[in-house]
Amino acid sequence: MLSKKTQYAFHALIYLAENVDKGPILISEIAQEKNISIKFLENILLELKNSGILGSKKGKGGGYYLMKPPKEIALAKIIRLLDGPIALLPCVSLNYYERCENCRDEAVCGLNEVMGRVRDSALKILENKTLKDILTKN
Amino acid sequence: MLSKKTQYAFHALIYLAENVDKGPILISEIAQEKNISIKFLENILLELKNSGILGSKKGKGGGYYLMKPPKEIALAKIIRLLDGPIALLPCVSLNYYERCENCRDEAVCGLNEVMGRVRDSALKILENKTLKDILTKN
DNA sequence: ATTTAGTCTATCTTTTTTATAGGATTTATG
DNA sequence: CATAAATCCTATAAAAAAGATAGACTAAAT
Repeated sequence: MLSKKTQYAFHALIYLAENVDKGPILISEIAQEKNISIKFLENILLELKNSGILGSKKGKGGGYYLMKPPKEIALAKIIRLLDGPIALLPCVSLNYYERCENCRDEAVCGLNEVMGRVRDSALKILENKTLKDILTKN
Repeated sequence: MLSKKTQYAFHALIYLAENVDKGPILISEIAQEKNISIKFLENILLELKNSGILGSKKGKGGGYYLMKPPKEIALAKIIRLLDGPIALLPCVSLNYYERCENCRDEAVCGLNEVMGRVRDSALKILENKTLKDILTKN
């Protein structure tokens, strides 16, 4: 399961995407609309900003906004950023690979092979679907 | 990612499946062969036994054994048993569903829809692949 | 009776997750 | 330039989960 952090991030990003035309959006507004703890959300948005997904403006009239159009932000990127590996096992992770401690040879491990396929099928969706694809409004 | 518990369970089950013909297998043997803490493994095998996946025999000549042929034990079952939901979000889980706290209507939520597809693609593999499919020996 | 091996439950430690606090910094504007 | 508004940043706390260990109990074989 995705962590609350990542779930909140998705909902916040959706809100930002649905309001791209309104300039910077307040953390407090997102928190209220999406029912998220404001202080927790603050940290999440900051992290997204430091990763280049979001931009921000301080002071009056400030807030957060998307740095790229929604259609260019893949869901996989958000998950990896906040949650880490998408794969079910370290030994099949593309971005967070770790050697298997329990089997002799990954190359001939059936578990490794099947979990690799699960990863591929998930990535096929998560790498191609973007923020744009999960919006309610168009 | 799957927990260590579930990862260990898979490796133990593989070992049991590869030695079905040898009668009950000792916890200590599995622990040694698969490089798993024996006491931790003890708890895991007990849980698998209490769920009907494994059987056991006490005393000399005792140990654990599979209750069903490897081809009848789906990978999804093991994961759900020890790790819980396979879905990435509570609101798309078939077995551990929880209502989404952050969106107005799941029926029109794009995130819900995409994550439902990710779940389906994972289940298509995990429900159909069995212990038999992940063995090294045939 | 003794040894062997699983059963059961409790506890402990560590890590991760979730959340909160509060001062620092930047910006708009009157 | 003072003030208010908003994000920035770091620390910490609280709770939950994960990972691991301990030890007494029960059942079976010989």
